[in-house]
This record gives sequence, C-alpha cells and structure tokens, in this order.
Amino acid sequence: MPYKERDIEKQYFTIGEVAAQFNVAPSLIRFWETEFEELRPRKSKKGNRLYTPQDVDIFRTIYHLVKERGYTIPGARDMLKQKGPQLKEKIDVIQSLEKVRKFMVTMKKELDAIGKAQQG
Amino acid sequence: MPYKERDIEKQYFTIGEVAAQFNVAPSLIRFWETEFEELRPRKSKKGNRLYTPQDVDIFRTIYHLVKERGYTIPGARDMLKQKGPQLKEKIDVIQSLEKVRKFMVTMKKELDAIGKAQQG
DNA sequence: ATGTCGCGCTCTTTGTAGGGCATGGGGGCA
DNA sequence: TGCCCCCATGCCCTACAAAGAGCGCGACAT
Repeated sequence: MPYKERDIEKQYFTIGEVAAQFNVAPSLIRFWETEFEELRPRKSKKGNRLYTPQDVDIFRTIYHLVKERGYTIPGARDMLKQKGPQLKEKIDVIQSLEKVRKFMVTMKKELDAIGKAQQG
Repeated sequence: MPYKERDIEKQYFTIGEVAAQFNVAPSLIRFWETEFEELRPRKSKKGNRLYTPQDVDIFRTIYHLVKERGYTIPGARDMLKQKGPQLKEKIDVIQSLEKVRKFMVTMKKELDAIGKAQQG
C-alpha cells in the first residue's frame, strides 16, 4: 500500500480540531499564540496552522495553567519558561488520575444501584 | 511596671502599617478583604481594621500568589483553601532563601570591588 | 482645663484602565 | 459550503485607584 501525501500530512491537527478537543473557540487559540511564543505551530503553504501532538501538549499545559489553575497569562508564561518540561509530566499524571477517578465514580454509582435494588 | 491598655492594643497593625510593609495601597488590602474570606481582620470600636501577625501572614501568602506567582484572584482563592497552611511554610523558606541571596550578592559586589582595586 | 484648628489616617462608595478574549468584515482554498 | 486566514474593532469583567467624608489627637491659644 503506497502511502499518500495525506497520510503524512495527517500527523497534524487543524485549529478547529484542537479547539474541539478542548472545547474552546479557535479565536482563543489564535490569541494565545500571540501571548505564548511556545505555541507557534507550523503553517501550510496556504497559511493554515498545523498542530503536532507536541504542539497540542503545549496547548494543554497552557490550558491547565490558565483555565484550571487560575494563572494570569503573564503568570502562566513565566511558569512555562521555568518549568515547561516538568510541567508536562505532572499534567499527564493528573490526567490519568482524573480518568481513574471517573472510573471509580461510575463504579460507585453502579454499586449503589445494586444496593438499592436489593434493598428496595 | 503596670501594663496599660495601649500595650495590649499594640499587638495589632493598622492597615497603613501593613500597606507600607508590602509597599501597596491600603485600597488593595481592603479590596482583597472582599475577595478572600481568610483576610477579615478584627475591627476596633471605631471601625478601624486591626491586623494580627497571623493576619499579616495570610496577606503575605495572598501577595505571594497574586503578585509574585501571577495567580488570578479566584486561582489564589482555590489555592489558599486547599493548601493554606503548607503554603505558609514554603513561603517562609522562599523568603529566607531570598535573604541569603541578597547577602551573597552584596558579598560578590564587595569581592569584585576588592579585585578591581588590586588590579587597577 | 477647654475650645478649635488642622493634619493624618481611616472609612465607604464610585470610577476606570486594561486584560482577555469574541465577533465581524473581507478574502482564499477544496 | 465549510473551514481556514488576517486584521480591526467591540466588549465585558477584573482588579484595583481615586474621591469624598468622618474620626481623633496634638498644638496652640483662651
């Protein structure tokens, strides 16, 4: 199976895809691009932004700092410059713990449901 | 020496004294009082705010989060609720390290001065 | 002693610059 | 037709600062 141009290209996400993934407006991503020099994706000949998974990781880190932790943009910028790499690791851990938590919550619900069924 | 009313009262700082200590406007301290329930000092009969050293510690923590770390006020509020006590310890460490740093900088300057004097 | 003047500090209420985006116009590519 | 581009402008809060008014206390005269 001969690979096509598309298959190579598709290592990238469009701005719309990234926006959908985080449930934010594309305008926010463009705005942050002006604020964080770390978030400057490659662009296609046409001018469209091409986000690699690494770019998405950077975006995720910024999102975490600004939207979940409550940093100002300058605050997040400083934090990113100082602890960019370490931060990514931490956020990965947080996210996997979040998944575990969700799993346990649904487990609890099911167990509760069983308990009530037997009781009532 | 019989103590007087004044001596008891003087365990407190006025808003102006606290403001001077951190080099901020009193209006900022009053504003933060509306934003952080932890920062609600006692008031005199007249209505003036009376800050205990503990109140000042709380203010210092908020100051650290908002002005040095770059948290938004909601972000600082969350952080304070979760990690208030541990945070104080950390900030104490940071502050003593800051003092050490200043000391070393002045030492370096003096050493440089000596070096140049001998050289030139 | 006692009025009272003024100064510094405080109070509460109101005003406001700018941070953090969203929206709209004009246009290109598939 | 739908998603993207760039720019300019709009706009709503956030995070305070300024304004206006009221004590209290030392000084100085009475």
